[in-house]
Amino acid sequence: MSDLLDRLRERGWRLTAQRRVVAEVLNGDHVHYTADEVHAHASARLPEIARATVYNTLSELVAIGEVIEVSTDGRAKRYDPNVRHSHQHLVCSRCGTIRDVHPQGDPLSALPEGERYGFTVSDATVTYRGVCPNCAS
Amino acid sequence: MSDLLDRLRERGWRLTAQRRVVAEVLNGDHVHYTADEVHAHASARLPEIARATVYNTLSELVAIGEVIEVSTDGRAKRYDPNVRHSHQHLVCSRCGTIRDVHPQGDPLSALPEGERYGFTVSDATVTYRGVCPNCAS
DNA sequence: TCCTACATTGGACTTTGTCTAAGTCAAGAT
DNA sequence: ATCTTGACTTAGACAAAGTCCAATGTAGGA
Repeated sequence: MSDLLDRLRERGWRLTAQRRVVAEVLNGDHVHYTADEVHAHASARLPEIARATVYNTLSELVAIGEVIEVSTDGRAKRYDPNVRHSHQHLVCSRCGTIRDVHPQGDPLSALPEGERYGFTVSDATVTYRGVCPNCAS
Repeated sequence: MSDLLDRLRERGWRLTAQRRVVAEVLNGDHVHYTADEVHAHASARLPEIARATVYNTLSELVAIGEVIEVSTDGRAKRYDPNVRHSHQHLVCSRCGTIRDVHPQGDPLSALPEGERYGFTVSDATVTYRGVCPNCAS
């Protein structure tokens, strides 16, 4: 957990209480929070943290690659601190919960040259959808 | 194009001028419009069509499987009438334009049973990201 | 033609996110 | 240890995308 704080300090970040709390929330329970959920959890520790600060900090974490933005449903984006191992997401179409999954092979290689239309393709994200055991009952 | 209208009639849809226009816009140029863009094009033909009606009609078309909702960037959803051939999307990370692509193999089969956590997985969508030739210059 | 259930309308409302001006503070310099 | 300064935070206004509702209109069957 303090790994992240160390990495941030190395990058010359000013370590404020607010940033510390946001980083701690993300690295705590390993779930995929929305920005508002991050804000709620952060407020529990630092009551007067502003919404804008949470958004700012999350954007910066995404920009430097410490966190991944996941938008599965066109609603609120979710933030995923699990950037060490490349992975994809499995989403429940009823309740929206997300699990990290590790499919076999590299999805990028499934796109033939003739289907790239001159794009420089750099990334492929896969979203699996289904119904979780909880919602199935 | 009137294929779609026929299919809708068969499903017992009341064929109103508004629904006709929305269906025609989607089946016209083969691009991926946002709801607002659909509304703009529909208004050109039927000036007083309401935003809510466009949203309603799009939701219904999605619900019956005639149109696919694509949310690539957490901003406005886009609507894709190309449901005949299964396909995936290639998105330019600069300008946001979308192309339909046809990768090889079935992405669903890349997810081993041990990575499904009891979910009933029914669908896999792949989003390729890159820079289009236009933005590369 | 008339009826009625279904569709449309417009506007208020919600959710998610961005922006800004003014105040605050972390960390290097003295 | 204190000062200074530019980066950070704040509150609230704003914006974009989408939903909801009560009142009104109308497609299609009787």
